[in-house]
Amino acid sequence: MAGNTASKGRPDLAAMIVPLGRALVAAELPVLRRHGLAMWAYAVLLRLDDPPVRTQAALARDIGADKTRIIGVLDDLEERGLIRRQPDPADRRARLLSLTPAGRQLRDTVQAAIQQREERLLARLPEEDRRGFLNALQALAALPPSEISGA
Amino acid sequence: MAGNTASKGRPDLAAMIVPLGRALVAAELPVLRRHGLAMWAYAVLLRLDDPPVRTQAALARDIGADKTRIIGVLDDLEERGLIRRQPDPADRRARLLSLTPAGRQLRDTVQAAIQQREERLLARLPEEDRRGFLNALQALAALPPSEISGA
DNA sequence: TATTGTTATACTCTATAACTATA
DNA sequence: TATAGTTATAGAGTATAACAATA
Repeated sequence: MAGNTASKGRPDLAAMIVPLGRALVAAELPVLRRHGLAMWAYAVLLRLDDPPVRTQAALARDIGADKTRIIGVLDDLEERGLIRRQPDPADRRARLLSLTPAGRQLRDTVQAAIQQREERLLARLPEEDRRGFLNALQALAALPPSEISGA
Repeated sequence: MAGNTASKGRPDLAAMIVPLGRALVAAELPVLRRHGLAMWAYAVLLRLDDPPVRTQAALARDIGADKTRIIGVLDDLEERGLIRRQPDPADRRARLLSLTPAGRQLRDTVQAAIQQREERLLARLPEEDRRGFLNALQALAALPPSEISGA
């Protein structure tokens, strides 16, 4: 019940969404730690899907991080055999990033556990609200951030 | 389009909500700066509604901040005549916090500008998704964070 | 002894700048 | 000259610890 107007109107979207995001992240952390993953490491595993990412900078941008910040994360994931960093034959400056089978398996395991918790939360919502919520969320998440920030 | 599974399933809620929250905050910042407000200052103005808050610590907890962190924020808001900090006669340790008329007016002005931008974003959604989205969001935002984190 | 508000300190996270190797 | 990746440094944000006043 934070950030509400006196009695009319609705709370700001951000005032509802940001705390909700914080709580969801807090819910994920124990699951991630159980699998030895930090939040950024999990974000990397999520992003590194079948089509290999072309550069580390692009990966960083996609997950909302800084290119300098994910280097340690990538080092760790590579050492643990969860991702591959192959030099791009076409441009030897770049590193092609991809999941190893072990990385994909870990990602699927962790994601299943996380989404299972999320489903318990969603189950509290009326069916039609839940459907609209997920539809809207996926639509908004698909927008480039600049469109939301109102470039 | 971040954090999606290969083809089946949906992205994690957190993977959609957190970036969305970041983008919404980024959209607010120019509006806030135009009115000389930092993000935490705005959060304080939002929380300080008609029933005065009993302690600074409670206020901090409500807006997801640390009690030590909002002190400077409160100092600034008080100096600018936007809030009052009155010693509680019943417990002279505590300070009763409330909005001044100027504070309420600024809050309303800023909130109107922010929600106007948000409405433009929501207008992109189909009517039924938008309704479900807002219903679900308000329901989830009303839950105590511990219920979401799955205490 | 516990709590409110405060200050000072330490720590984490994040961004900036500078370097290398390729192009 | 520009870019990918890397490293080192500096800055912002945040939490922790310690204090005085009151209960």
